Amino acid sequence: MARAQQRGDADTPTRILDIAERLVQTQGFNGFSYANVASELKISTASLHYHFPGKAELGEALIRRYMGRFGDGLEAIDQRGGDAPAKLEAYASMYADVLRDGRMCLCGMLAAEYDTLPTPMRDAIIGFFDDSEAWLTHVLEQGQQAGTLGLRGSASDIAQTIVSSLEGALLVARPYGDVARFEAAASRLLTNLRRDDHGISTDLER
Amino acid sequence: MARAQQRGDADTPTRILDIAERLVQTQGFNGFSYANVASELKISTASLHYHFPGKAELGEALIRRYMGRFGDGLEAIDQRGGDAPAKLEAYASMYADVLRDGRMCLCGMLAAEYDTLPTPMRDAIIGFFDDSEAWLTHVLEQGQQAGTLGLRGSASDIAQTIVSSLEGALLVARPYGDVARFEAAASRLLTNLRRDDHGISTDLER
DNA sequence: GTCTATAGGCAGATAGAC
DNA sequence: GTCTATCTGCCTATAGAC
Repeated sequence: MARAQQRGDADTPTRILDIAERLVQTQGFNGFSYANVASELKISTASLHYHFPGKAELGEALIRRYMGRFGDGLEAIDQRGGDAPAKLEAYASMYADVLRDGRMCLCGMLAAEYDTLPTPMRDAIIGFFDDSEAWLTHVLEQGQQAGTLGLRGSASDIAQTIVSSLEGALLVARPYGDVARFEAAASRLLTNLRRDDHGISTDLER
Repeated sequence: MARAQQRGDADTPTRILDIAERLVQTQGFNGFSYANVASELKISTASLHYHFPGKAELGEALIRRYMGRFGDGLEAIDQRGGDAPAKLEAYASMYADVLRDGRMCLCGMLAAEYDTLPTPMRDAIIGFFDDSEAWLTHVLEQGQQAGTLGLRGSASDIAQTIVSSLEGALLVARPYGDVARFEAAASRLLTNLRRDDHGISTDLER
């Protein structure tokens, strides 16, 4: 999820997106400016406007790219194979990677600022959560059929819970600067979904 | 948690805090301005500076008051009596009340903007989460002793999970404008903590 | 594609009258 | 306590040269 990123050898739009993405994930959409991006890229703000006419368009492009990469990550998990618990763990570790970089999930950050954002950005944020939940729902259903997961409630309800729990774990762990805090919450979440998760796994965890 | 608030008959500092609080909870600390508060209160920004010398001090006062009210809420839950599951449910419903008002938890919102905030505000935010977790830890230990809760893992670890899960449920449910979404996540969380929560309660939920 | 220059607005904040 | 007036700085954005 961080390929040719921040290497300085990419084209200008990509480099703008890289810098802006990091700034939004750490400072929020209302907490960064074109000037911040411009000074880091050693370019003028006018040039920024050439590539992205306004902050709103830049924001849309950020979400679009983020969703694309996130979707690629989910696809990679699917192609890697493995059972549902393994897929869920891989999903959670995508979030952990973000936190390890000192960042919030882009769409989690934007969700906080939702009320202040232009409509196209709002719609894209909702789309991100919907997509995540759709993928999770599918994985959960697979796990239930295979007997590797013991679900209480509908798969889509649990998918919602997973997304919001991981977003919240990121949100709270970040001020503490504590990745372990996130990982504890994530592992507890997954443990609760495993079939026969009471008794044995309890003793392992305390 | 919303007593004489927004009634217009309070003193000026209180009215300033009321308006600023709502703005921060809906638009973020970087998404509101003294001018916003001033125009709503029909007062000049200069007068605002008389009561709160700067935005940083206003922010600190907001967190201090919010923590005080939150602490009062927790105390009220304790005095009301009831077993641990009931207390946890009451705790979650404090969050639901916030969302019903179209708001994010003040400290959850500020947690997103953490990197951009002055040190005193940062410390206060951490304090809020620490206090919440301390209270929850106590309730969880009570529940375990009484046998009303069946905990997997340490009480303080689970307290962390509860706080972050509820914050995340608020964060994600708010863009959807969907309180039911929050309540589903909250009830699932509590169900997982109940003793013998598998089997019977499962059937009730689906 | 990038620049300089600049517009026009809004931010947080202060001085000083009342 | 509240006001008007004002400051300085930063913001997003545009015009037009190169």
